[in-house]
Amino acid sequence: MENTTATPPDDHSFEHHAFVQQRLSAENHRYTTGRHRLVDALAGSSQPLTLPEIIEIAPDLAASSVYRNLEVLERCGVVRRITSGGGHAHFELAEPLLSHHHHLICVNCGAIEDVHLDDELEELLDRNFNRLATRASFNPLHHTLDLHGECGECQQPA
Amino acid sequence: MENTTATPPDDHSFEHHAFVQQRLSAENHRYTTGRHRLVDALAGSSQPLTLPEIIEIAPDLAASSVYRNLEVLERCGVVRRITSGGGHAHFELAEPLLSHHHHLICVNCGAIEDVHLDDELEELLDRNFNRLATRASFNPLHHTLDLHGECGECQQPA
DNA sequence: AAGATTTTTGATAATAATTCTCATTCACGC
DNA sequence: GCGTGAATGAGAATTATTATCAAAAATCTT
Repeated sequence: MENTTATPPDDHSFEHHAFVQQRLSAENHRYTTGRHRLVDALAGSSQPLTLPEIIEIAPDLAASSVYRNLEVLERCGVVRRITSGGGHAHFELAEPLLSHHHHLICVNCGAIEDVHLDDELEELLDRNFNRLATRASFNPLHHTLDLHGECGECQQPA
Repeated sequence: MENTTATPPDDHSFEHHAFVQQRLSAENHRYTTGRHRLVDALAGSSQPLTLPEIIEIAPDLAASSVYRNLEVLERCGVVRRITSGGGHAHFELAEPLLSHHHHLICVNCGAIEDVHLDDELEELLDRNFNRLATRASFNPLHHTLDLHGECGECQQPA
């Protein structure tokens, strides 16, 4: 829980914050301390986080404010919401801040792990999606490509 | 809303019902009238349905029973739940009953449309997923590949 | 086919995640 | 440094879903 060798938690978060700042002010919103802390919490985790997890990381944030800010940040294209059913939704930084990736979602414990696909495959997918969308006069914003199954932990011999 | 030319609602639902019957009894569950009606409602729609939509189609089904049965049918591999965030979850028949497909999900009105991808592309995807999953000692059960964006309806000039 | 047994039903209560409310506080332009 | 509108936070309100449990319906037994 402690870290004597002062690893800065904001490694390359300057870029993040500049970007978020810009996105927020573009819609006349303020980049307040609370929002800053929220972005830090999300940036500091390698997995998408639930609200309780965010609060655990930053215990002085108010739940209601976090929810409100997640919504604001989502609308500004800074945060992405992952709703895999069941309990809490998960939240992660959106695409320009986090590289494009997909998820392994455990149907049992709900844990989410990030995975990447081949760039070629992604391009192929995109081309197909665009074709489909055009045909259906649908304006695609993003896609979810998640694998549902049992994580290593939950596969113990029953 | 009316249909004078008596289109049978149970076109090829015999196969459906045989399959559901089998899946249910395999887990010592009964294929009751209510469950039958629920499967009919799902089979009769070209889109995944929410609970209110199901009740509207089959108004004499009790909400609590429908929820319970959707859960049972989901666990038996007959029904699939789609949680795209926001309001109600959507439900559709699961893979062996409905051919493998994906969704166009409108981020504005929540409408869901079914789309299909190339078989080749699907195979390519599966191969990549299996590789990923194995590497992460993850046991894949199914995947979701949904496109989020604006449907035709919601693209009207603002 | 009647009775015994077990599952299912359905009305309602309970839960749980998220959103709303609104007085107080803060951020940012002047 | 001040004023103004946006943001905060504690709690209430909302909403989708799940749990409860006596009554009804399926299935099994003889």
